[in-house]
Amino acid sequence: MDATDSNRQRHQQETRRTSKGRQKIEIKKVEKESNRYVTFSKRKNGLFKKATELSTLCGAETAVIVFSEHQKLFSCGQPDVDKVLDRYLAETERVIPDNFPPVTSKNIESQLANKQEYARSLKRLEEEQTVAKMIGNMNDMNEGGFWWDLPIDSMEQDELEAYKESMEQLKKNVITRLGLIEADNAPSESRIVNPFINLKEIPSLSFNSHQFQ
Amino acid sequence: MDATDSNRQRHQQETRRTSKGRQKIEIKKVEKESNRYVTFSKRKNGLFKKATELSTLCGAETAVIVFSEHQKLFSCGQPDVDKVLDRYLAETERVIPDNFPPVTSKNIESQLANKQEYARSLKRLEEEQTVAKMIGNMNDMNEGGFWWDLPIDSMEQDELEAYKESMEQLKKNVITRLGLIEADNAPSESRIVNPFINLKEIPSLSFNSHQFQ
DNA sequence: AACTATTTATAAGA
DNA sequence: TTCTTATAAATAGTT
Repeated sequence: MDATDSNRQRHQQETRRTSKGRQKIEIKKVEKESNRYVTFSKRKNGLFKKATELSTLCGAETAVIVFSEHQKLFSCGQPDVDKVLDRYLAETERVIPDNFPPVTSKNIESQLANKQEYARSLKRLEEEQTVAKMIGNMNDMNEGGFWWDLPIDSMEQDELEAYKESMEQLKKNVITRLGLIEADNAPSESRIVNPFINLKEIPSLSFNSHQFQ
Repeated sequence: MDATDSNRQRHQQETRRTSKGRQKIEIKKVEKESNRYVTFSKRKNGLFKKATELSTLCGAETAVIVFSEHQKLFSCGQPDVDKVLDRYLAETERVIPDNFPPVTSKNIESQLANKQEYARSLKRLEEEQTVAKMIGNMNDMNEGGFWWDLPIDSMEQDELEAYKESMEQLKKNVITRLGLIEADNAPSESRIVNPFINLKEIPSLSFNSHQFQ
């Protein structure tokens, strides 16, 4: 460090006034695009560093999410963005009311309206087995592709949208459900929807056997 | 400012060396509780300020969420925490980004490394069929409960944690796979793990037929 | 990416 | 919490 410092000082003497140094700036949009990009990058890193330090120094949990002006996503979290987000959401929007009745039934049959529906669902099982096939196959794919590559590859844009919708619904459901159980709290109206119903409306997600050939 | 400055200078001359000034600190948990609280408050404010400045200077959208060590929630967002969060969730759950390069292969076999793996995966299919059965049944359940009620109701707390872990892993996998975001605090190596393998390790999620009676 | 000169943030003390 | 002060840390402008 001493060597570095004296090197710096010598350099400073040899080439003086080499920089105007940091200048005060107004906190308003940086007009020059190239400067704005550099500022964004520097300050984003600074922000993430600060957040991490806050966590370390004070035992806090933090999540920082940044969208650049071109909508590129950056994030940083301790211990994990999604964990903190889940906590935030649980705290902010409790979907299940406090007095939500627990489901007591322990098996499917008892939850089915009647035996007829049960029979129909068993028939449907044959169609759904291709889903299981897909899952089973994907478990063996460690290179060259993953299970989610397949169904999605053949999807068009609006199919993707529907799929995305289903995935979002699935996650919301799980979070909601987990929040309910962990906190024993339940909110007004449960917007819980079975995402698989949506999935089935998407042709490319039907996993008909012709897709295996 | 001038008046303030000269006041400061006069004060400095009157009472010299009144402060040690800012001292360098290690970035590790502040041991003394009172100091930790002060540090938390100061740095939290600093963090929020930095985030706001980043938004203003660079036209970025930001959300910062902080839980204190006592779980008190603080947040700061531009234009609004929830708006940014919605975008984050939509983005990270959008399994496939708009410009994702389409994969041409249209069937599983072509993506499997070889026929042997394919055969092995077919064997595994038998285990997975119970999952399909579950799905098939659940599609017929519109009242009295939903498919996720069953596995989760019978889960103990640590099973729930494992399940949640699997869901989070699933999400991470997809995000990582797509290279959608730059995860700064990605714990060194973010390996892609098949979440279904984890699910299978959870007894309550095995969907064994005895659960059907 | 580096390099300073400066501004800004903040640790310590009151 | 809030203020002050000395100093550490971040960063604007330049190369």
